[in-house]
Amino acid sequence: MPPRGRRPVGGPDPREQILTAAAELFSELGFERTTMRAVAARADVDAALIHHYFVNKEGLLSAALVMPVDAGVLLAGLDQDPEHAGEAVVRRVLGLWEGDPETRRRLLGLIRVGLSHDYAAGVLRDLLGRTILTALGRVVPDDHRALRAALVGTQMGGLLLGRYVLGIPAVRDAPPEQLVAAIGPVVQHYLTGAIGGAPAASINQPHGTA
Amino acid sequence: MPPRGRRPVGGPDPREQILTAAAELFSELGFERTTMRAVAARADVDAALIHHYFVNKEGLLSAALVMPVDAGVLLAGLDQDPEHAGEAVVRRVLGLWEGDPETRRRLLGLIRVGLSHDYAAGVLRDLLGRTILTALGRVVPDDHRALRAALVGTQMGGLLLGRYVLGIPAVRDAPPEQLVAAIGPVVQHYLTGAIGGAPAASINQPHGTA
DNA sequence: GATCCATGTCAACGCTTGATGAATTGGGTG
DNA sequence: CACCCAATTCATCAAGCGTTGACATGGATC
Repeated sequence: MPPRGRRPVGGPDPREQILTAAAELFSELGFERTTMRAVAARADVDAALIHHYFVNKEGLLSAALVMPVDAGVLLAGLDQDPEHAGEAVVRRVLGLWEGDPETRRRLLGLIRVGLSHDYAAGVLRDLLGRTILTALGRVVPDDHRALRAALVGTQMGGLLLGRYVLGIPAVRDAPPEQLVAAIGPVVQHYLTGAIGGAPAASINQPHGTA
Repeated sequence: MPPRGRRPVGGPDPREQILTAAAELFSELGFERTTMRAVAARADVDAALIHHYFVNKEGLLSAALVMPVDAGVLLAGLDQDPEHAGEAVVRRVLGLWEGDPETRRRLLGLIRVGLSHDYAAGVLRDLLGRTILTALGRVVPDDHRALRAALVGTQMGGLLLGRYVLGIPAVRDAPPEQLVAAIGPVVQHYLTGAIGGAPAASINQPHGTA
């Protein structure tokens, strides 16, 4: 335990350590089970310092829960190959999760917390709804645009839920490219296929095996 | 407030009232935010009585969290019309949720709690994985059977998440038959379509986003 | 080098939580 | 009727929670 008062310069930035610790714990435990004292302990800091910087536990949440990726960037350029946009969406999202562990942890935290706390639920709803909608704007035809984007959201959300949150074995252990091959056509269908009223909305495999 | 000691006969069964209250609160608030005292108050009972019957808060959870529907029954007979099994799955699941409010609340609770507490997470994983697998057994071809069932689980789970938990507008407000028409073919595809195997064409990533 | 403020710890408060043990009542059984 | 056990409340506990105010320290400013 360091002595009282301001620390000499040189050491790590305590504010940053608090944010890191909070992000880790929130993502592992959710909002309620994460205690200020635990965050303080992991950040090697007194608990009161958290209040000094972030006022509240909610303030800490807001600060720690930054959206770790810009959906617009992630999903940019899909209209350049509209026929494989579905596979690209799945591949990029999975690539995002499988890549940097820090990003993955933040996303996982977003989901975990979002399912237990209202503030983050808004962020999550926003991500799965409006953000994806605008990001997919150019690829998606005008009719049922909002519904199409939301359907993509449900499929991708369900995938992430099964693979990373619940850990359903068949989905958790599948190699990413298998998931891309399996789910890509579905996303493609939601993006550009016949939805609703149209008869015989079949999902055609581009490589024609049946 | 009733006096001490055993109640005279005739009134409602306190044990049952506790279970009802617990199911309601767990489904509304999740595990952590549901307090024993709140359950006791709603059941019009002293908090200690809950411990008398269910020992623990976890014991109460286990008792209150009965699976409100038998997946085998819900998904029975799909093989009699295998070509429309996908639509049938979506229609039956949505029908289940849109029907009895009590069932709906229990299912919602299962999801809410399952995403915040390990015990219920197991139940949920089981439901979305193994249970659905056996229920779909006859319809699903042998190859990738577990994966197919799990994929159905992700799509259905994502749908329920978007519609009932997060409340994404386009999905929340859509009439059930529109969702059946939109998602049914996807489930059908997961059940009987061509999955994986085919080499996937790649799409160029923008801005070096992995 | 005196002053001021951001930074940091310490000690504690007030509250809620899950849980426990004793006390009390009523029904069932002999 | 006497006895026992289940049912039920009461009073209370220890722990943990988020939060607060007071205090100490060091860097920056003039």
